[in-house]
Amino acid sequence: MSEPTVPPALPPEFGVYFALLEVSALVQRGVQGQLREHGNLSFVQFQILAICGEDRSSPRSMTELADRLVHSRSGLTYQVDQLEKAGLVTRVPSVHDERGVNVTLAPAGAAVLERVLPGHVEVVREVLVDSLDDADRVELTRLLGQVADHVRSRSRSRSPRPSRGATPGDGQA
Amino acid sequence: MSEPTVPPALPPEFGVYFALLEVSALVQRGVQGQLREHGNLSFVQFQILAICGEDRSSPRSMTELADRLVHSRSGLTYQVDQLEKAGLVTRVPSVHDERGVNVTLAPAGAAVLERVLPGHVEVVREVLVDSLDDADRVELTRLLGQVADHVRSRSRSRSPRPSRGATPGDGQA
DNA sequence: ACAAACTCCTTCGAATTCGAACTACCTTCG
DNA sequence: CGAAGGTAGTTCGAATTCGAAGGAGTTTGT
Repeated sequence: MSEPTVPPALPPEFGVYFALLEVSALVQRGVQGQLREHGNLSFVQFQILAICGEDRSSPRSMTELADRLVHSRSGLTYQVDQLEKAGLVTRVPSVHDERGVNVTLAPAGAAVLERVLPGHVEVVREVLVDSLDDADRVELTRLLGQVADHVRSRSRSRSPRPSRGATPGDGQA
Repeated sequence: MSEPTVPPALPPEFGVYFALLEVSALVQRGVQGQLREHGNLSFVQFQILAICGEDRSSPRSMTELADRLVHSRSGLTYQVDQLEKAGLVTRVPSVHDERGVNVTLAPAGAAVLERVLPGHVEVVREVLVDSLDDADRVELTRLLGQVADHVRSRSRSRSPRPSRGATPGDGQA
């Protein structure tokens, strides 16, 4: 008999892949607790506030937010709904484009952001920034930026995918 | 009047933070399409199969899987349910510990894994591996590993977090 | 030996996510 | 102009996620 299905092992240079996913998940998990505790915000909600807070004078469109967060548009609609209900952001119809909606930070949202940010910065520092010395941090930033550019430039022309919900394993051969 | 709520900007060294989250999300997104299309697997499902396939002779406990995927236990239960229903994995009660459950790759699961892996490797290569030359890839792996160690070692002693569901912004001051 | 404390996993309900379909608006191009 | 094709957001249903609570088995301390 032959070996019991030789493990289709991944090439050794794929260590980066797992390391990346793991670290990202760990950092997010570390940060979530603090955001929930001090601002009752989900991570996505926090990010929306943070982006809107970057420059209050230039509001962000839904699409812009979704792209920056790498989030679906419908998912973003949901979260902006939540934030708007809570009075933390405001939806303003775009002037130039009748279809567009701009999201701006409401005063209450700015207040929450101010309240949460110091602790957030603290946690990120503990978890991520303090893991590395200055040179390594700079290097990591550079490498990640390089990957991001590569991926972004590659993301044109993709075929549609089958929807979720069928039995796992049922893909084409 | 004072400036309109001075932006509580993040310290400059936090670029890593955003870069990390963004790259990770982009890579995952890139990979998901292929997994869905060729194996009808979610990313988590694929990871479960892949881990179980690493070494078929030593089965993985639910907890071990959850930890490696940085996933909640209940979430893992759900996904293993799906995979088991589809006949891709098998749950085997642990012999040593009556509470434990071991997950092993079923033949059908191994087949799916073999079918999906080549394409998966291809996508990861395009998206991530090919972004960097050999030296940079090695360096990135090293840096991520360093962060992972740091985070893992730090993740003892954390206070419980309030549950989700309250109005965003309602945290303590 | 027994109880307290802990660990493993599942169940449960609620929140979040996504893709597909849809409405409305904008932009081309004939 | 008017239709075709594209873009911005939302709605909708289904899938996935999580944390809290619970059932069992295990370990520890006395």
